[in-house]
Amino acid sequence: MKSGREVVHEEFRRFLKRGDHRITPERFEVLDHAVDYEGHFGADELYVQMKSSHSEISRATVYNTVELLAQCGVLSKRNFGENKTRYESNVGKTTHDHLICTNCGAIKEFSEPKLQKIVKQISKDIGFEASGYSFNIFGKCTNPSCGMNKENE
Amino acid sequence: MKSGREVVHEEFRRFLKRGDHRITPERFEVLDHAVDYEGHFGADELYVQMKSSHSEISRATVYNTVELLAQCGVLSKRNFGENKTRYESNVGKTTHDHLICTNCGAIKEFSEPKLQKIVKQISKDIGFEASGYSFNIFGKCTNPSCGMNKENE
DNA sequence: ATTATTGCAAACGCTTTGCACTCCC
DNA sequence: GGGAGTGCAAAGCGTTTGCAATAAT
Repeated sequence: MKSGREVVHEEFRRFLKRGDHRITPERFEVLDHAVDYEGHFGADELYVQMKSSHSEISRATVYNTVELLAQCGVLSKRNFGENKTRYESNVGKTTHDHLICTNCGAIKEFSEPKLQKIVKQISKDIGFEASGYSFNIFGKCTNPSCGMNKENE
Repeated sequence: MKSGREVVHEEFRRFLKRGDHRITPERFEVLDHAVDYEGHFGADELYVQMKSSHSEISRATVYNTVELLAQCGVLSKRNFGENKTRYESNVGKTTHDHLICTNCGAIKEFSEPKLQKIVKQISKDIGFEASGYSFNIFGKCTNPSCGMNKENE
């Protein structure tokens, strides 16, 4: 039986061949660090994390590769309104969207199957081939420790 | 009877007083240019446009003011996944979201009242005071001229 | 008078680019 | 061998910041 790691490698390899991209060790090294990363990360954060684990991959390659991984479907590309691109591993996860606390920065996930249907319906109505969507809810979380820091300032 | 312009000025003035912000001519100059701007704009684009119409307002003030206008509700703050903040006048418009063509950059609008209900329901379920949401559909528009440029490259 | 606001320029953070070198195909 | 991919450093872009001058309260 194949490990999850092997399955993802295979998936990425097939994606690369399909698109006439070359199979390089650098790309798989980025893949491994990306799927191991806990939570959401920016390309630069991943680069820094890799560097600190003594990886030699360059910043440019990390940026290029996470983009390929997003196209491939291994990663999701997100934007939480902070003017930076964030990624998140899809391995072992189901479709979900996010609630973002504008007070403490906490991010919670939720699933809402209706959204897919809405996307389909609207695309059909308007004349649009949808390839994806992004849905974020902004607000204040009810976590008792939310905003603590601010109140003490 | 009051003109639309006067109404918005009044609205902004009330907002400023309520929040203990000062009433300055610069803020109203930015307001005027912002609501006159056709379509979506970045703070910097607005600054450049103002500069070219011989306005003397500084970049910093434009950035500060569009943020206040968004808080006030005169503008909507958007993010179409390009790592830059975009604004859009709400004057004379109803709630809507966007379809973004990843091929030619076209942006179409749609209204879907179900989204508000979904936001409420999810916030209630998860324990979250929602203040807003962002919903974008990405894909390819069926405009016959879409992607023309690319195909000729 | 007090202090928020302004203008300017410099710095910032994330991302992209140009170019020479490398190594996958 | 040809050309995509890599590494590096520099540049790019939107945005924020520090500070002295200005003006609203």
